[in-house]
Amino acid sequence: MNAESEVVQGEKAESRYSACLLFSANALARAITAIGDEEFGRFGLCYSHAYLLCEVVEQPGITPSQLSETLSLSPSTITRLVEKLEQKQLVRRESEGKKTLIYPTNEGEALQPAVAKAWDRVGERYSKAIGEADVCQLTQQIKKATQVLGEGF
Amino acid sequence: MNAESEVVQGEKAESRYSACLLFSANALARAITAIGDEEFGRFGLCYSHAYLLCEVVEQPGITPSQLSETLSLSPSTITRLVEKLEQKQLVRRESEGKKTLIYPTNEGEALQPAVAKAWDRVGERYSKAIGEADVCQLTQQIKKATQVLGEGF
DNA sequence: GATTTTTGTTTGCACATACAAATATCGGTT
DNA sequence: AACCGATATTTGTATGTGCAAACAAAAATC
Repeated sequence: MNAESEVVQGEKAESRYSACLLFSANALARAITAIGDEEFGRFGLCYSHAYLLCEVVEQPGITPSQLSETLSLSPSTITRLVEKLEQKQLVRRESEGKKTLIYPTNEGEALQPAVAKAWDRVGERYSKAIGEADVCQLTQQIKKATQVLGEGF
Repeated sequence: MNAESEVVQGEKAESRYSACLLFSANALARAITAIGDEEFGRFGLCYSHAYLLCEVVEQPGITPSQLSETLSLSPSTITRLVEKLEQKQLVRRESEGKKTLIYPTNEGEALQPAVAKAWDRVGERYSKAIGEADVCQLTQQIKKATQVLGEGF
């Protein structure tokens, strides 16, 4: 009966694996995404849609591959997101050679400011919970880590 | 032509929104999950399967709700994961009243050590990339943030 | 100028995840 | 004993995401 075998059965069982970054990163992502879903849900969007729409409004004619880079999402995922947004009449596609140019519709352009405000609200909400200073530090660390992981490991 | 309109077209276009924790948390999660998928993929598992299997081996007879708590996943997701693992003959379910008890099969028990080793490898890989000290700090911060966000915001 | 290779985008398919509703069981109340 | 609210689990359905393959167009090679 050593200390190691003291497994708290039931409530608050803390697993050894939960200390892993793989687990906690995903848990954090889900927790914050929940906030985003709540804010962007009013427009029938998820956070990636919201982000994508803002990018398209800021850079009309942007291509899927550029968006893929900016949003850190696979090209196929971008295609799917654009499809959805096109279906909601917020963006339109234009073929130019092998490229595809994505433009906002009038409707999309009109909606963007509200969506941008929602981004701010999301930021305010988790800042209030986590603490402004911690958010900055955490975000910077996360971005750095992501970047390092991205460039071959 | 003020500095603000200096938008770098194409490569390394840094969006204002990418500074958002919502975005970067998801990006990090995807990046690390990619490592996990690579390691656990050898067993035909994803990281949640791997985590779940280890928990079941360590606590035979654990219930879905306990797993839901430990893995921070919804009960329905747990059901689906268990289904998959059951299909792969790694765990089995036993009904006891309104509860469901989950046990590892012999096969599952036999596989667990290899899976646990894969967890270690995942940890080593991102530690090497990010730096051991930074990983510890980052993980702690992330866990704290997640916890705070979890308890009502 | 024709063929090969590379690049950009889109599909087919699969999967993890969650919400809402359905189902089943337990613990009380009357 | 019969009902009722609470709890545990499972299904129906939908969504974001990615891999591998298909496709299209451009660029490079011969």
